[in-house]
Amino acid sequence: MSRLPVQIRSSAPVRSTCLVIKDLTCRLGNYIQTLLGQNNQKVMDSVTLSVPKNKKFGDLSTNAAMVLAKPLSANPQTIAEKISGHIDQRWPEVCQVDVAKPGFVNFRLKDSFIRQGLSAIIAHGKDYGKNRSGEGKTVNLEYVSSNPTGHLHIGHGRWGVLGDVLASLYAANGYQVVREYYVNDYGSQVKNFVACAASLYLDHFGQSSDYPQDGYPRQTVQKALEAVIEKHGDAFLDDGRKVDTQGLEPAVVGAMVAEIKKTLSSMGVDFDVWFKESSLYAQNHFEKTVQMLQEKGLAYSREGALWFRSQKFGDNKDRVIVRGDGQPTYFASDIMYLLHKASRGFDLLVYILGADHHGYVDRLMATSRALGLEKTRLNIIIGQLVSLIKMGQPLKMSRRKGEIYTLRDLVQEVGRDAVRYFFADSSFDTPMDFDIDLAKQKSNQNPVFYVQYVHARIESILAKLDKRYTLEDVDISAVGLDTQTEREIAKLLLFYPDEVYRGCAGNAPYFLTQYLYGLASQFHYLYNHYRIMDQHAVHWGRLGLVLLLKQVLVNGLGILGIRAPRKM
RNA sequence: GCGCUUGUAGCUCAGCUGGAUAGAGCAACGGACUUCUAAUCCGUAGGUCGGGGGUUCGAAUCCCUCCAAGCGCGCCA
Repeated sequence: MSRLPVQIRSSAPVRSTCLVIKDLTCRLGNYIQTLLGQNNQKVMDSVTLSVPKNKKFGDLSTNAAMVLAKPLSANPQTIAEKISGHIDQRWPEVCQVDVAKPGFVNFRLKDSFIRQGLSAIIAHGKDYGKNRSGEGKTVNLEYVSSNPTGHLHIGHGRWGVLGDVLASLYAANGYQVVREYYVNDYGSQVKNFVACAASLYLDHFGQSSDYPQDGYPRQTVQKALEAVIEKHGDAFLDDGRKVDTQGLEPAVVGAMVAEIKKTLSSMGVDFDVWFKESSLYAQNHFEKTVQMLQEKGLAYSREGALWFRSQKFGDNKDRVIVRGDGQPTYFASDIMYLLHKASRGFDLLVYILGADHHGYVDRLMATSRALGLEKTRLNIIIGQLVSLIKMGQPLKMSRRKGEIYTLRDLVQEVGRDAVRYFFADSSFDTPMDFDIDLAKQKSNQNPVFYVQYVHARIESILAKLDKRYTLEDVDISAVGLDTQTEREIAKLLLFYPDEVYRGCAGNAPYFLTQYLYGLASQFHYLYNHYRIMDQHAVHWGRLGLVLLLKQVLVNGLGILGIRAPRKM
């Protein structure tokens, strides 16, 4: 199989920041292993070390004693005492270890340890938060992949943002990342679209023609055609009467793809690879693949068609790959595409599919199994759909008439930052309502502005000082942790790298928006209750903390692809 | 009919590899601008976690069942 010239985005050598929570969890795990004596993965997986919801339970907390109660057949309280003693003696970064009611072990981090952790922000700057957990691994993320026969709808925007942010998260975790868009430029839908375009093309040059009965909305086709005519004129008109569809097809499809690319780019969603389905059919790939499948006993003939044995590998039925008329089905392309991706050597293949395609999961997984790919290599994410709310009412759209509120309309109306924030702020499997009026509001109702406003406020303070202070001016030993607010902020900054890790591991970009919202909330509180500077003096400890916060905010917004404005 | 996803405050959603009093934001109500941007902050109120069973020290979380919503079940892509 031929290889496409795939550029893997080269990133600067990853500077690794230590993950506090992950590191401590790992250490706790080692100790528990010695208590257990034998390997018990189920127990180990249930042990958590996390930030307790209630502040009075300290900085971090573990449920280990309660999980161990059964396998050790001992009182959780007793085990908790034992764990507590161990942590107290052996963990230098910790102080005030307590045991609480059922068997929680709670403890506090030493201020000196927090300060030491914060110094990593100064050392790593814009790389603070990155880690090496994915070093040496490559990941391919494919998302959006909308057919070039229509405009992008709101749902595509959601997949676009989720895919893009997830890709950035993978990159921040040390993976080499390829962002890929699969262009369905092959098959009957495309032919149909081109037939529509050909009809309008004739119209344009004064020939009468019949528009296909079940054709695409004229408006959509017209738009793509205009771009073609502007560029090529009547070049696809033979003898002034007949359309050269061979030539028109790539031009029209190209125009549609260009339009799609432009829309996505306007919301900061850019791809490394635009993979054409048609390229899978070059150089007899299709015939060779079919032959290979038959040789391996994965395909058989029945009723004039060629079937893939997907049921044997977990699908609920076998699927046709070659139709009775000899034409390959869309699924045939899927198989070849999966093979192609695998042959490019990616360690991880992430597919983001819309909920309207979830029927594909089983056959895709079945294909992966049939072709012998490792189970963990394929990660299929199903994203639920988006409905629009305007003036408190759902926006009804008729796609047939072409009167739909497209993604382009949304980006234009709401703006790139708000669109990205809103889409990133929900988990994949929750059907989402997008409230257009809310996203447009420049007020306290809008979380995007709330977070961005932090940056503007900090910039405003910095502008008032005698010189442009940067991270290099921060004296870590002076950074204030005296008030509870300052200490909370410091801890949040310390845990940021853990958040980047978790967001990636859980395929959950919304961890980041939530984290940043929490950070913003702490900052606004600080800002309203404590002075960072006044006419007489600067509170250097606080200014230092604020400079550190600014860096983390910028890094987090960077992963989300949202701007950090200096003025608002 | 079968499958996937969802049902948590008036609204939008976290929490769902079982853990401490179920959390945020918006909306509502009451406060804070001579002071680094009030696009902010503080306070109050708001819940039979869709219903019902079960599993156990403990269930929003796991299992069963019922109800409701969205999507999907082509030799279309």
